[in-house]
Amino acid sequence: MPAQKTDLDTIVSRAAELIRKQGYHKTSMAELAEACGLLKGSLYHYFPSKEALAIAVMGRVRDYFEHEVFRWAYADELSPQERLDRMALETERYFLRGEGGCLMANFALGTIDLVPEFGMIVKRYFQDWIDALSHVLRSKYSTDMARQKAEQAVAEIQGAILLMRVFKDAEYFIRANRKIAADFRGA
Amino acid sequence: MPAQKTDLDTIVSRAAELIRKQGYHKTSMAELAEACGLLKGSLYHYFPSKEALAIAVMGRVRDYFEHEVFRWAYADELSPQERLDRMALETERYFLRGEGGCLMANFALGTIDLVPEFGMIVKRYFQDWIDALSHVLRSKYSTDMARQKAEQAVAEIQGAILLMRVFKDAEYFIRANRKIAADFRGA
Amino acid sequence: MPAQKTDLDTIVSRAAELIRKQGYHKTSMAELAEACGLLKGSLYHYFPSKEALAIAVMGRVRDYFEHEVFRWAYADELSPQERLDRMALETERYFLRGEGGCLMANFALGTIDLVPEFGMIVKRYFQDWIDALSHVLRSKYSTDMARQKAEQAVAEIQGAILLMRVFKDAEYFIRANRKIAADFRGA
Amino acid sequence: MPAQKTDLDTIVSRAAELIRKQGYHKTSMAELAEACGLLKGSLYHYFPSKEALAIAVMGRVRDYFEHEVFRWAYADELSPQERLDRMALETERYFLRGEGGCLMANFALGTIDLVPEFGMIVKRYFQDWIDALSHVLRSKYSTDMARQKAEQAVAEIQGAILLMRVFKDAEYFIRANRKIAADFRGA
DNA sequence: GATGAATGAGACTTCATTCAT
DNA sequence: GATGAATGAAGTCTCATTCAT
Repeated sequence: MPAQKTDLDTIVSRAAELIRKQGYHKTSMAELAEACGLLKGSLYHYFPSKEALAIAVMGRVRDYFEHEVFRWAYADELSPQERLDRMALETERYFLRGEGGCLMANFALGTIDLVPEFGMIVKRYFQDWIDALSHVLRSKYSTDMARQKAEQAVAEIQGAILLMRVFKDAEYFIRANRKIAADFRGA
Repeated sequence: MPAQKTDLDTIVSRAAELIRKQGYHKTSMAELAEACGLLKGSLYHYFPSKEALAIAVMGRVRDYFEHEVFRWAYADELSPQERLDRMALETERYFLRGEGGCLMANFALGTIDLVPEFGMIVKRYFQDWIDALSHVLRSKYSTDMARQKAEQAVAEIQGAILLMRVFKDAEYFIRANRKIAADFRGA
Repeated sequence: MPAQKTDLDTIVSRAAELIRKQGYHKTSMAELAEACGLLKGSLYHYFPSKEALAIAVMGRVRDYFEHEVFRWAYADELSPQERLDRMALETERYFLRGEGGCLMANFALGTIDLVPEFGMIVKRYFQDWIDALSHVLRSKYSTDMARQKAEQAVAEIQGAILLMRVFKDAEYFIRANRKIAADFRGA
Repeated sequence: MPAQKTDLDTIVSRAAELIRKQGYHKTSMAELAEACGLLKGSLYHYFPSKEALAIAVMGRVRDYFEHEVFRWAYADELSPQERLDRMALETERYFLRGEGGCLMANFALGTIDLVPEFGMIVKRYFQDWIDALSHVLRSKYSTDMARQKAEQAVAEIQGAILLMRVFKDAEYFIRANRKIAADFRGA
């Protein structure tokens, strides 16, 4: 990605990595700090609480998807097919990087009923994803059908990310991720 | 504080409920004990550790699916279509009960790299699910195609369970869950 | 005092001592625990928080004054003069025990705007004190005058406790404490 | 007050306000800095430690009372009655300003056994107060009686400041504060 | 002189676990 | 078998203080 590695940016980035791998509750501020080369209490110069750090982390992931993945759905200069291909490519680039599954899914399962703001962010992330796919699919399907196919696609990708972690085999994800674009081409 | 049946089965059942809702790391032994009408230390008469209790909980879920869901895939007296229908029905019965998503998925995301045995159990659970669907689908598709469709189905159901939690709308799950049987009927 | 030395009772008692000497904010749970022969976290078996412990401590002081000091104001079998004498005696017995000034005054200065419940308890303590003195003084003075003299007496005693600490000389307190009874006798 | 707004003077002034309200232990250097429009570390350009700042704060209060309150006790151009009246007036002016009680009493209760120098300053403050009143009262009473009345007056005023905070009613203080001068006039 | 990052000790609190009763 | 007291490690967070810039 672009982005100058501000200190704060590095922290968020490292934190994202760790939380993605271990989950929010299993990752301690001490671990987070250590991953940034800081001591336990030093993180609090950047974020007033673990929650605040988590929100920054989620915001970062959201921004990434917005700017690097979802936006291709609205790229007027590309054909619908190219848009789907590009989205799949960028999605792949993200989820095959490092270990750990989908950070947003992690938050969804572990914290959604705990911290309302977390729930909001997670919801928006998935909504944006569905909206993006839906937007492209509307070039070929009815609004309802497009939305339904988009939802199915997101669900299948997320489930496949889970299976990828469980079986430690990226194929599950790769196949699911490419399916929408392939179906679109084929249909 | 219903301090009645504190048999081992009740404990495991109550623990399963709680962990499904809150996740392994967020659920304390004290909470678990309280949910069973016991006091903090008393759980240790049944299980030597939190891990052991978790393993029992996972085993219980596994048994449930084995006996109530997956086994229909091998019910010789039913047609393939009936088998898929029955599996979908039972799957629905389980996941629409109470709140919380899929306990196994929770463990997958939160503990898989932490406690090897947890990983094994989760893996077997999903493998059995895929195997069961796969077994039925082989009546119509090639071995490879059957397996692939089974994997897709499990992925989509799991992803839909996630969306169900995120959007607090059971429709995502219901639609995904019924899809394999519907496709089978239609194809 | 009487009271069986329940463990819990001992804890509250030791905590009261320490907080009276050091103040709420300067006294840590570790110190408190150590004074009880416990470890840091063990206090939490008895009280869910430092605040809860503090409330118990304040409640204990309040009970003590209610039963050992203030109640003499309402002892029908005694003459007004005897009541005042008795109150002064018991007040002395309390404040000359150990070091540290008035626990309630400590809370008043350090926490009153911080924890609403603390403020309530402190307020009631001083109100009860004023009411008790007031009740006796009404045998000789008008209601208004009695109340005013009672307020003055409590103020002077509290101020004298302060001076006792500052100058490390109990005379300040002793003289102030005996004054109401002496004035009553003399007037 | 006059006081040129030296930066350092402002700092001490703001710090005094805050510590008076919250107490020494509850007030952090960060809060203190913020109240001065500075950042955390910048306070250390003015004072090498929190203790040093506290000593400056106490010194300032002491100076204030010396020059604005106590000195009237030694104002040869005034009658004893006028001196007492003036002292009461100035005392009132100070304690009715802002919230919070008597900063010196706060230190007395929270830090007296912690930082010896704090204890010394507090002791001198109250000694000076008693001396000042005592000096005026000697015009009418014996040395011993004057001192005793002075001590009583200071105690009652301090106690009344406490009640003022507890009951959030300035009347307690106002009445106590005016009493010496009134008694002097009446006697 | 001012800043803000960094520190390390220590605050309150939680928790899995043990054990005497 | 059940209890509840006790533990000790670990977790989140605060704070006085230092220091390079």
